[in-house]
Amino acid sequence: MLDARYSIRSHVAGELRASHSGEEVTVAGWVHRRRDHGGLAFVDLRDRSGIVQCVFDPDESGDAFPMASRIRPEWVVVVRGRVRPRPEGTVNPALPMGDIEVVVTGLEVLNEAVTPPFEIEAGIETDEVTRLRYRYIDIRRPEVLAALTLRDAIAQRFRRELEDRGFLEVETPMLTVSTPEGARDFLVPSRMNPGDFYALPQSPQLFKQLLMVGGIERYYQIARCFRDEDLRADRQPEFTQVDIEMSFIRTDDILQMMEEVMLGVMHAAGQELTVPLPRVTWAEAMERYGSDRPDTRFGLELADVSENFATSGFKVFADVLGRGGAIKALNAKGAGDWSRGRIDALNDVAVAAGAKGLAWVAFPSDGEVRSPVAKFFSADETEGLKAALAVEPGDLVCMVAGPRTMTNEALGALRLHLADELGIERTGFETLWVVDFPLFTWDEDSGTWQASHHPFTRPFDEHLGILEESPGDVLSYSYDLVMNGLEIGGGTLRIHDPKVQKQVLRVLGHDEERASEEFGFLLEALEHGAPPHGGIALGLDRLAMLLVGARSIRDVIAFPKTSSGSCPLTGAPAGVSPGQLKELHLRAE
RNA sequence: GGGGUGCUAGCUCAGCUGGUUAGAGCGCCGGCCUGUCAAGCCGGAGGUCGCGGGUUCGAGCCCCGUGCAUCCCGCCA
Repeated sequence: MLDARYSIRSHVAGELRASHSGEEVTVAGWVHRRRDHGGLAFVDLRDRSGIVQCVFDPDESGDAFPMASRIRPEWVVVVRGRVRPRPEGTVNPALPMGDIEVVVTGLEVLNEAVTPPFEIEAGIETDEVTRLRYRYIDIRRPEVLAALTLRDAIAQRFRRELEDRGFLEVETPMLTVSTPEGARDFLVPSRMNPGDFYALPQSPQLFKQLLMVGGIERYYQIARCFRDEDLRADRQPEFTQVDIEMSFIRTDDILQMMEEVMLGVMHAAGQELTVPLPRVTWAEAMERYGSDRPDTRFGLELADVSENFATSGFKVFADVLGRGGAIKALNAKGAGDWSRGRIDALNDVAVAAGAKGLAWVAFPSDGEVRSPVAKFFSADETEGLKAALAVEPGDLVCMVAGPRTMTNEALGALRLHLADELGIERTGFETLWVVDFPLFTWDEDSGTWQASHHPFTRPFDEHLGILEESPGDVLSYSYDLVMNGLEIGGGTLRIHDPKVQKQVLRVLGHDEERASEEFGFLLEALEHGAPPHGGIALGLDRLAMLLVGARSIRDVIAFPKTSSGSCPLTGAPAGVSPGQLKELHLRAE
């Protein structure tokens, strides 16, 4: 909370109340608005704490009175005056300081200001480039101030909760080494080592593991991370993680610890959280919601109807089942009367998400079944489908057949689309853990196994035996914190046995030599007495975005970049002088 | 890399099937005004219609190209 200490003022605007009546005060801030009646003028003075009405009255304001007509919005002023209750009939109950005003006895202009490019007001929808170009003006607007304030409350609460639990905040390097996996790195050329580059960290992952080997045991950091990938509403090239790592833990330990921390953080943001949080395995999340970060604020769950069509004469379904695939369905309640065009749009969504196509059966409220595929179903199959999905008149059954994961993902995308189309309310906060992710994911393009999370994720102990024979079946000690369908955090237990670490790297296609070249320092560290450890990283920006109710992560970052990674305020990124390039041993293309 | 949407006054927007002087609200400037609080009333200034090319007697509007923004897909361990 802003207060008047250590400043030229006696009070801040937002603290003045009727109880200050009669006091001589000095306030300072920006001219918010001016209402000049000629013989009497009102000036709203704004500082970070709020707004107070100042009255220029010829009988009371003396030499300061003529100033009222000179000053302009956003000028910076100091006002001396006397607090008094507003005259009867002029109280404004809509404003926090609506029952008092400051009668001006002196005014000093500290700085004039040009007319701002847009108004300092809540609820205006100015083009984002303009807002970012003049971000220092934008920050004066109440929404931006509120977002930054809430973000601060969240960050402070994280610190407090973690400090209370014995965590040590340790800073890790921003100039580090490029590692092969993951996102594209931002590179920084080294002047002193021609041709060599630092990389900005994608996360402090390796360092926090080294800290565990170093015996820190409980580490956290509110850390800036950098990834040079294309941006989205919830992705910036630099973003902030609440990065956490602990030694001598099991999965339950960190999940419980995080639930307690999150309880406090949500509270600081004025929200409730019920713990323990639900835990859903990755497999279950995929089966029920078609997503590894399900939005559980609404139903529309997927059903497996493979059994129902086990002996189906419908060739498409039979082929899929024959190849070990699945037939999944969801019931879009209330879409049974939709036009053909509207249903075709659903098909497009499913296809865009990987499905070969969407098989649908509409059950209009007036009875007659509409469907391009139902004619291939037996009566039993149609009845079974209705039973499985609790179909009522007015419903639309959407089906996708294919390899299981792709089918789930396609229906998962359709599920989210339908939630919007059907106007399903999504309010409040639904938070859960998604746990037990597969250790590896098969990458069709490269024909290799990729780490689902990162290459240091610890496989289930009971799966160590099948690590190399059957990588696709290996699960990992992993957990994502999901809120309202957004992944706001994720973590894993780490491999602390160098032999296991090498095995995993081998599955990922890194032979001994390459592994030691790329992660040698970590493998070496693991040989020097590494405790079992694990951790989590939370996306502070995303969490703040959710809790602020913002649509974009940019709204909770003081100086964000546009979607092409540029900063309209500073002009970054920008060219540099030939001399700078030469010094860095670089040539621009 | 691909797709959608947008770009007209400082800001937010309107501008019909192409038609002669491109509009509104807010803001800004000036004047009047002693109880407003989005003050009010009167007057005024302010435009490379994102940029380049083309079609046309004529382009803010149609065509081609391009830039920027934004949302999404790919990408983001």
